[in-house]
Amino acid sequence: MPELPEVETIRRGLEEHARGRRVAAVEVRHPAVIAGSVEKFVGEVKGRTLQAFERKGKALAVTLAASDGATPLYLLLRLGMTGQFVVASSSAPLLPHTHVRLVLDGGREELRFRDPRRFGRLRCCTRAELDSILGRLGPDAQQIGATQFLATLRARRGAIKNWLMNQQFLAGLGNIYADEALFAARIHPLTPAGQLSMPAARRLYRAMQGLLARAVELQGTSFRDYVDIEGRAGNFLPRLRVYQRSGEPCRRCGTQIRRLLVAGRSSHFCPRCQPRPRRVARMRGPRKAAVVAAGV
DNA sequence: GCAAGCCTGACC
DNA sequence: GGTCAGGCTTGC
Repeated sequence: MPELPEVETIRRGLEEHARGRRVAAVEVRHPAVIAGSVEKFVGEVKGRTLQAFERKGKALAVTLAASDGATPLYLLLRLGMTGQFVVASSSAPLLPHTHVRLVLDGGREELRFRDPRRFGRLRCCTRAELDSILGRLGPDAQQIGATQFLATLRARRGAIKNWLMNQQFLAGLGNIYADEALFAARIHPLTPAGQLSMPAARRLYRAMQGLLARAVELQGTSFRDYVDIEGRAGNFLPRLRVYQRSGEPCRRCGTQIRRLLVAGRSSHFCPRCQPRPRRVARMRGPRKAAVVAAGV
C-alpha cells in the first residue's frame, strides 16, 4: 500500500527518469481511473512536458509545462491501495490492469499506471484546483514540526490510531506506518489522542519521524503490490514489527502480537509493549472496538 | 471474507 | 464540526 515512503520513492524515481520529458501520446484504457472527463484529460496532458514532481502526504503532483509557455497544468496522482506507476519500454507487454499509458518523447519508453483495485485516480488540474485539493490535507507527516504535531493532537477525542491515519490532520500515514509508529512509541492504538501524555506524544512524534526517514531510505515497504518506478520492491518489509504479524511473537518482548479493529480498520499491536491506557475514552453506542482475533 | 485509501453522507 | 460507517474494487 503506497504510503508516504512509497510515494516519495516514486517521486524520486520520476525525477530521475521523467523530468524534462514530453508526453507524446496518452492512452486511457480504463476511464474509471481518470477523475473528470477522459477526453479533456488526454487533450490537456498530451504534448506537455513533465517538469517538476512534488508530494504532499500520499499525493503526487507533476507539473505539466506547455511548449508555448502557457500556464502549466498539474497531473495529480493518487495511488490508492494497489496503484503502481512505472516506466517501461513501449515494447514490453502490458501487464493486466494497466489503465493509463503516457508515451514519452521518442516513443521508446512510457509511464504506465496499473491498479488492480482501481482505488487510485489520475487528475489533470490547474494550480488553483491542485492547491484546493492539497489544502484539504493536513501537514505532510515528514514536514510537520513537533509543536504543531503536539498541538493538533491535544484537541482530539478519537483514538490515536484514527488520528494518525486521518489525512485531514496529518498527511502520509496509512495502516502500515500508523501501526509501526504506535509500536515504536509504545502507545496502544485505542488511546484517545487528546489523552496522550506529553512524553508519549513526543515519543510518537520522534518514532514517526525516524520510521518515515528509514522507510524512505529503504525505498518503502512492498507488502503486496507496491513497486517503485523501475518495478523494484521496497526493502522495509523485514523492518516491520507489528503490521500483519498477529499471532507472531513481538520482536521486543516475545508476547503474541494481536489485532484489533479500530474504526473498521485492522490494527496490530503488542499488548505488553503497548498497554491499554488506564483511562479509556467514553465511547457511545456501537463505537466500541472489538477484539476480532488474538493470534493467527 | 478480508484487505485498504478515499470519498460521501449520516449522526450527534 | 468532529467522528465514523459504508461503498467502491478484486486477488488471495
